[in-house]
Amino acid sequence: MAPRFEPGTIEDKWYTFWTEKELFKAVRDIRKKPYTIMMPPPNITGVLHMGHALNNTLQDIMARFKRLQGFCVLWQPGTDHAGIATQAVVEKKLWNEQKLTRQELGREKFIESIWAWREQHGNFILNQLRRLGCSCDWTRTRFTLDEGLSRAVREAFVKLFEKGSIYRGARMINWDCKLETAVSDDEIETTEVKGSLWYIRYPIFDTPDKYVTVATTRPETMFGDTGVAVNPKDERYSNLIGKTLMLPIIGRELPVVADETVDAEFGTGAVKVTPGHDPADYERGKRFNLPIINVLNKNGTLNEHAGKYAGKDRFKARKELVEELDALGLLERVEDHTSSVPHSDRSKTPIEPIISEQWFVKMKDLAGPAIAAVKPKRAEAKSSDSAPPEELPPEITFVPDRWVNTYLHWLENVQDWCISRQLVWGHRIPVWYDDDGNSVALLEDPAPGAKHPKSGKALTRQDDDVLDTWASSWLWPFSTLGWPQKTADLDYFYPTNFLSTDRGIIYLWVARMVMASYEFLGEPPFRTVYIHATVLDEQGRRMSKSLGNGIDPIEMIDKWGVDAVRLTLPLLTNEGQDIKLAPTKFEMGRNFCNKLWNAARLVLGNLDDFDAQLAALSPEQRKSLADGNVTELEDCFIEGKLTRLVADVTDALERHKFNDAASALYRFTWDEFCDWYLEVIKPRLYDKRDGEASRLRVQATLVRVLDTVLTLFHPIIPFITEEIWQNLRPKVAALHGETPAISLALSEWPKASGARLFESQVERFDYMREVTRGLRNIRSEHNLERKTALDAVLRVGSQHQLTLMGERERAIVTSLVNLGKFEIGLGAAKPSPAATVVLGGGSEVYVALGNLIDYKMELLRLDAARAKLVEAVNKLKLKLDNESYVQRAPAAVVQKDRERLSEMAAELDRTDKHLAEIRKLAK
RNA sequence: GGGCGUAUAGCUCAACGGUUAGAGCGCCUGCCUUACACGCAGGAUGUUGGGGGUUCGAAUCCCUCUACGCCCA
Repeated sequence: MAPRFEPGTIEDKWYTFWTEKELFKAVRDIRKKPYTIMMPPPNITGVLHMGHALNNTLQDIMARFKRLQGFCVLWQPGTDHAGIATQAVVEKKLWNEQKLTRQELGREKFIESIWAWREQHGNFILNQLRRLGCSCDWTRTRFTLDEGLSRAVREAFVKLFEKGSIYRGARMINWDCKLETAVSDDEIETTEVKGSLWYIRYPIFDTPDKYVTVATTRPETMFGDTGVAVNPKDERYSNLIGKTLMLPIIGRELPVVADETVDAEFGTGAVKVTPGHDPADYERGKRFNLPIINVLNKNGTLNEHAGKYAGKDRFKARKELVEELDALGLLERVEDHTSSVPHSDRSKTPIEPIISEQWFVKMKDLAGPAIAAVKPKRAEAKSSDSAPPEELPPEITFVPDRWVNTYLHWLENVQDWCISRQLVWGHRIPVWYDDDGNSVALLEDPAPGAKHPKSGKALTRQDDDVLDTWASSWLWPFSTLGWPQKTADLDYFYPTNFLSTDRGIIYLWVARMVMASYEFLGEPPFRTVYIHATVLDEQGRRMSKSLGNGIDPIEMIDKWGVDAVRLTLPLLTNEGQDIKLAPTKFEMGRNFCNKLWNAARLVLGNLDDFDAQLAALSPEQRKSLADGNVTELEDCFIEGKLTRLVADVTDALERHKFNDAASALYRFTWDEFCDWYLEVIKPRLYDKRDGEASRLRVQATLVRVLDTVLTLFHPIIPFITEEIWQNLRPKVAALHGETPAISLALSEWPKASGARLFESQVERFDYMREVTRGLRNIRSEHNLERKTALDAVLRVGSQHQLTLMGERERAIVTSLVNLGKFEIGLGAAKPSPAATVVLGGGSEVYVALGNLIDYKMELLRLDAARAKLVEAVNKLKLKLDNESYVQRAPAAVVQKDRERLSEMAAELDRTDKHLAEIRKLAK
């Protein structure tokens, strides 16, 4: 094994091994419990970013953990066709390469070219996920435009259509003037734009020399004005309510209406009402019965309602219109103004709210079960007793639970869902019309000459539009398992267990999946919704293309190794808190991997004779070793700590506390195993200090502990653990006398046995560590070279401590600190002159220094220790002097504090004594 | 405007009403001790954002102020 862990040399090897051996394949097995995770399907135009890396690392941790626990794990991968994003990419390519628009190419040809593009680029991000080590069942990879998934979309549409839950109507939607389609809220980014606020005079109809001034950020929409609104409490305008104004240039009559939602502080307090082009005005228009006038063409030019501005682009028209108004004396003033303008994510152009005929899904009814799903359930009241009904946990739980609020807020105020898009890349709406415009939704394309079931007239054309991409992804958890067919997969793997996703799509995706699942299957799509952290840059800003502050996960994997990346991410964040990330942070993970690697090198480098030694044992003796029946102090200590670790990591992962799991493993491996256990056993291992049999017991313990740690760590850092484990595998086989699994990924998750906590040995070991640290402190502070053996004295504070410090402990301390003479006793005498460390429980350690003693240093050390003690003692005294504390606090707490006080007061006394002595000697 | 979140060591974060508030990075001292210098040993570092309250006891619970972030309108 190389002295440094070289991640690049093993990653491909093991990923290929795992997939060739089909370890991630989810094969239904009725003897096993299923565990299912649906990967949020990334966009086929997407490139892996840190959010994906984190999200998929967490999913992989759960998948691998559950697989090790013996579950039949399905981690379902796939991609989303991302209608508008993909179409925009290919349209742009078409223009750049052939100077063709999609209209010029024609619908069929254009769709073909998108498919061609997707064949080439559509799996890019999935391959990046392989690089990350994701243990998905790739044989099941699905795409939202697959035949099966398209079938599901069609089934869902027709079902809702026939139920009357889908309707066509004119409503306000977001319009992208460049791509000429409706877009959903999530495809919009609101950005602050520096613009102007124009103050325009609207003459009063019967007294044209007087006027009302309105302020607007979009003057060109005035052609669609059908009223002016003021706040009813605004006294400046109370005499105008009910009067009529005249729209400049056009001459349209505009009633002045009183509406409470008008902000009297904004502009002049009088606002133009444009129901056709502003969501708030749309509502106002409805309240006051104002006409709706659409002034825009689909491409963002003004239409015939704009008079001579018809045909001009809206921004050009705005400029000319303002000039004209100015010339007419109707422009009162212009102010600089910053406003939030919605922009299309894809075309980067300003979104125009317009009234448009679209298909909508009624959401109210669908929302009901989705709301109930996250609320505690009432248990069925038992008929006999009158106890209040027990509350059962909700069917779906959010982690962290506060995200329920976001989910509920949206569902409780849900608006109908605009599902039609004027695109060609997507699921074509399965609606056909007859010549009278009667529509019908069909599961199968109509045969030529087919008639409308009600009108009896021939169906002559299909709706041109396609469905919003979410209309397929909301079915993802069950469409991937074969729905609408009743498949065995659906029966076995559904509902799924764990969904991990970004907070940004809680309602766009998560809530809709829940609605769809209850609507079409009558059960929840998943049990746990985990909302992962958002990855920010070092300064706490979102990573974005425009800022250029993104950190490329693949680059990080190349630089630090995939395990380092996978370990660092969970180490960096606690549940629900965002991660501030910088490329150098991965150093922590990289260093740890190297540490683990080298610990394994030490172990594996000292097992050459292991098999032979084992072979000489009786089966009973071998089994005893394999079961970890240890007796030596440090072996018991590490086994006891390992038992704790197994329990902690299991519990943490069950509760999706990834940070707890990762840091417990990090701590154990570095602080307990490497720093103490490995150091302590070196003489037994290298020098056979305690004989062959003892060496064999160490070897067995090393194999057991390393095997267990590798298993526990495998979900987080699968590559390095597999590499080490494969090296260890023959030794595991020899120890247990059976053939282990072919891969660590198929190993068995360890169980913690309460009988193996070794509490008394852990106590002894801890006391030994305290003594060791005290002596090391003296050595270091007095600049005593490691080479020189020191003569030390341990004066224990009690009979109990004396029993903690047996021959073995003495030997360990002697070797770790490099001691010469080491006297231990209840009343052991302090050498003079000596350096002293006062320990807890009445213990003191002394190092005889003779003329090596540095009095100044010794005074400084003791003084510093004294200062800390004084502070602590004072704090405790104050607390215990408080009568109500003594009376009201639990007796055990008070008792504990009393003991601590008396102990620390004693430590302080002794420290003072030593200080006085040193002062005397120093003279 | 409404909602949610955050403020703890120089930096990034733990500590979930009860030990002298911890860790990683950084910093200081000494070490190439044959697993690891991507390391070892030792050390320094805090009015827990301000103010008020609840409590025997608050970094932790409540109120308020300040600053920052996210979501919704």
